[in-house]
Amino acid sequence: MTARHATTLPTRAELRILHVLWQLGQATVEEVVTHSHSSPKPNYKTVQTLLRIMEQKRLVRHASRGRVFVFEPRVTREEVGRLSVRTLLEQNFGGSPAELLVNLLEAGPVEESELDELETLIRAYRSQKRESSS
Amino acid sequence: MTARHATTLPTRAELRILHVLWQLGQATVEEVVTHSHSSPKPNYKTVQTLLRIMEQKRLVRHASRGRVFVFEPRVTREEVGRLSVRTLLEQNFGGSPAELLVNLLEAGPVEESELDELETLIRAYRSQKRESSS
DNA sequence: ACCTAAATCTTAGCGGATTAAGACTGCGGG
DNA sequence: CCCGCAGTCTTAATCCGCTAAGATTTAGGT
Repeated sequence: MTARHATTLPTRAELRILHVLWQLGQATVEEVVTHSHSSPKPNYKTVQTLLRIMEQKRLVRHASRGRVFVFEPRVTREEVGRLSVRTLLEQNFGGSPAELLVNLLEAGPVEESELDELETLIRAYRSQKRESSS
Repeated sequence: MTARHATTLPTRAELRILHVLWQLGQATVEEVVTHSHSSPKPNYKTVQTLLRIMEQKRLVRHASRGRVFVFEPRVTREEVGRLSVRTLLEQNFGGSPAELLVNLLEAGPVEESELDELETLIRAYRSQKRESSS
């Protein structure tokens, strides 16, 4: 499969828009504005401009529905997530996952149930890794 | 205890300088330049300017040694680490540590030994948490 | 006391992000 | 057929980060 990687890390404003698109699946400019979680709501024209730029960067694509454009993301939460984690990893923790995890744990109280989940994830990653290398 | 939190997230260029200061403990402008890991080495004047700005932001402080300034960090690796992780957590993963970990694991191949380390860290955090809540 | 190195203060250009408005274009529904 | 809405393209102002240099001051060591 090997999906093409996202090459550009979305900026903060772009990320806000992506969150809406990820949530809705697809949306018009109008819908992005109204479903925006931030206050105050971003300006229509501003969102439009950002979406145009994001389309150039291939972060989103659009299709026409009647005379309006419906935008949808071309990058997944996962792609952006991986890229931003990788960036943080290099810039702040010299590439050491353990360093990052330490700081994650200390960043805020982590629930017992979340700790379980973390361990589960690591074990799952382990076995997945073993089977793929067989 | 409650140490004062870092309020400002250092920029990339500032972070590069902080890494040098963290490594050396303290350093003059000259030393920051020569111990810089990046290539090409940053310009003396540029580093000086950045350090002045960083001092305004209270990221560093200086003392005089003879006629040169010796700079030292006012924020620890840990403070900056926690803050940047927290920021990433909120901006990209809706505050879910598990989401972040998934993306960390998928961001690049993680060694077996590192996985062990991650598990150890989680267990350590657990017991530390239990004893502090007793 | 003087020279020099390092500091200060000022300025400046480039690039990107963000925000927004104006001019205009063109399609679709009434 | 034409009005209006949503699009396009252009422009722009502001802010920040980054880089760097020039002018000037100051202080230390010989």
